[in-house]
Amino acid sequence: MHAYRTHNCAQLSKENVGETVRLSGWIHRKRDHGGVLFVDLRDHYGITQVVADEDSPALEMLDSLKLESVVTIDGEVKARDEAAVNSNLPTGEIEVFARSVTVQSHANELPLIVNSAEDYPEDTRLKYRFVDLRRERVHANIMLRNRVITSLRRRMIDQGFSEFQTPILGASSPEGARDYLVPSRLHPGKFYALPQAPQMFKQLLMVAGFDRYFQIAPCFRDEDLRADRSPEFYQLDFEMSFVTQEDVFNAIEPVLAGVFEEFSGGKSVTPAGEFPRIPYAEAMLKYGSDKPDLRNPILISDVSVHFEKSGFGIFEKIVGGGGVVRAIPAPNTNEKSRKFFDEMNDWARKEGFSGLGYVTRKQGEFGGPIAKNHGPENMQKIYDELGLGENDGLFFAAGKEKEAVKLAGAARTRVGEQLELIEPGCFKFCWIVDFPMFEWDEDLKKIDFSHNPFSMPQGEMEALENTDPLEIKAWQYDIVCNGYELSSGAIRNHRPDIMYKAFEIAGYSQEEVDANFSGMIEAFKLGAPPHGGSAPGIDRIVMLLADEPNIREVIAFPLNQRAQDLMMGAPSPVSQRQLRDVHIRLTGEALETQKEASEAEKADVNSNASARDMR
RNA sequence: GCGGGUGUAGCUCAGUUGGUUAGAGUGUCGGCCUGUCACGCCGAAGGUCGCGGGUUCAAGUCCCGUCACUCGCGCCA
Repeated sequence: MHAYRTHNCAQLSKENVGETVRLSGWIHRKRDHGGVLFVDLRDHYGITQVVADEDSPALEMLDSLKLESVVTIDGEVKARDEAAVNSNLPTGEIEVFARSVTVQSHANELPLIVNSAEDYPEDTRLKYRFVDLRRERVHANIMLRNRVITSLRRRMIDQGFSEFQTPILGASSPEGARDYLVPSRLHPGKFYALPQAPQMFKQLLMVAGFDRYFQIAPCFRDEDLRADRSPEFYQLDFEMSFVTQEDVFNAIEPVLAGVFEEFSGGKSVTPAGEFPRIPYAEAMLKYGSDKPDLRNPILISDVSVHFEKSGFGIFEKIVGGGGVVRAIPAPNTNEKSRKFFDEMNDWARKEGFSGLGYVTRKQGEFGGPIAKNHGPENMQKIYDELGLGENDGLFFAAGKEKEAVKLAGAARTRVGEQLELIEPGCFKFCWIVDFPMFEWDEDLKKIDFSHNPFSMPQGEMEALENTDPLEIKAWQYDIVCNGYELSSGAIRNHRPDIMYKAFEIAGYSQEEVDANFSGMIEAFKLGAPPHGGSAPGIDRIVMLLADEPNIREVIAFPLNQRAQDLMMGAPSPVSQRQLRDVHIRLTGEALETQKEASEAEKADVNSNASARDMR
């Protein structure tokens, strides 16, 4: 017989009745009825009920063991009485009568309870993550993650992509997010950077002629965190040669739609080939965001023109000063009290906006100060234009375009949530396309790249030379699902001449480009194929599929919100010697931290020494 | 860096207008119970009300400061 088990804890059924078996696992739960003891034995696969009574030599030992102790049980499979069958359990038709028990590991009192769905403080959960991970929900999330990654990998390989690894120790780059830095021992004063994404390398793989690359790539960004943002995360990084934007879409839509259909648990998914494409400008207008949640049916409209001349002076002034007025419908709000509308305004102020105006409408009757001043006939014109009915309210976001867009987008989300208009049970994908290549930087009073400087401008050199830079679009695209940005990608600029020109428009000389991006520019001078790709975020995909609001729920060992590993104690002070090796001397606050740590260490060594002396 | 929320037993939370010995559930420990499956019943232990200061005859409760956690903004693809 195997040392630990003949079956796992999900395997036994009526067919096994009468067999002598050996099971190993954790003591999940105990029910002590005096003369008879039930033990739920749990492993990765499931739960089997073990029973011991006064005829069992195992009773006393099982009785004394704490929950989460690890045991091996030898026993006999017995059928349960009809009345004792547990239909909630796959193994519920049988139980194992314990003949003997071997304790593999005693558990002390637990910092959190495995057999309960109760919420625990995150620091407790993360400090004892190995216990937390035993709990059903987190265990299932991590297994889902595994299956999603396996599926993604298979789907990519099936499409002819090859998986390669790229360096983790790389060069720091000036733009983008802050890098995690690694000091060099061999090169005093120099640093490696952990990759924010394998961007350069995947492009170089295309230059190297590999045609279709992908990787489940670890990425690192030293920025502040959010519920959907971790400092280290994984992307399905891919790149393709000799492709147009359309080819990239056709390659990745079936992968994402496929994996979502496979794991959505019955929720509907936008079919591959049918992801709507929404130009950036349209997204900002209609949804007030470049990552719109299409489950929300509300559409924003620009109504500035209606307020050029209006009895409502504030809006007239805003529009006259070059600002805009955006309207956010609140359908069927005739029954809503004034409190509902006022609270929306309060919320907007709390979010730092100047306020959210509104018009109420009840059985055709307009209400509220804006309607009163603007006049019912003029309001009717707006309602006709927007196709609104006699019981639809309307919110207004007014101000400078950038502010108004942001407020309108946030209000659209909030109205959708408050009125419960968000369509449940679906994953709605879309592409955001036609990102502007450049934008006006108000602080620096100059034109700058609006997103990625290495994207190919639409119209290429011709456009750069003959079009207003602020009108030029890039071959750049994001995939958005239910309001989450899942990936961003682009057709890359592989032409040095176009690259120099684009940088020139943003105010950088050829010398500056050469100095900062020499590796890539050089490569493009030695025969580069047109290429493009994208990089869907795997953690966010799993988060959506697991219906978890927080990315840390789908990462086995996540850092906390302050980028600390509470279990292993990272980041941690290091010894003087290690610092000398990498040519680093600490100052100020950092020096204090280091001193405290080394004193604590000394005290520890001393106490160990005195403990030895005691013996 | 900024704003919101939270902080009371190991854990989840209640605690009225400032008023006597700060409660419940759960977990832990002890006892009872031979068919439970979130077993049940009885009992016990367990508290610097985040921390510091203030107002008051009296502070978990009011005020000021501070720290921690968390969500968001800034930042970040």
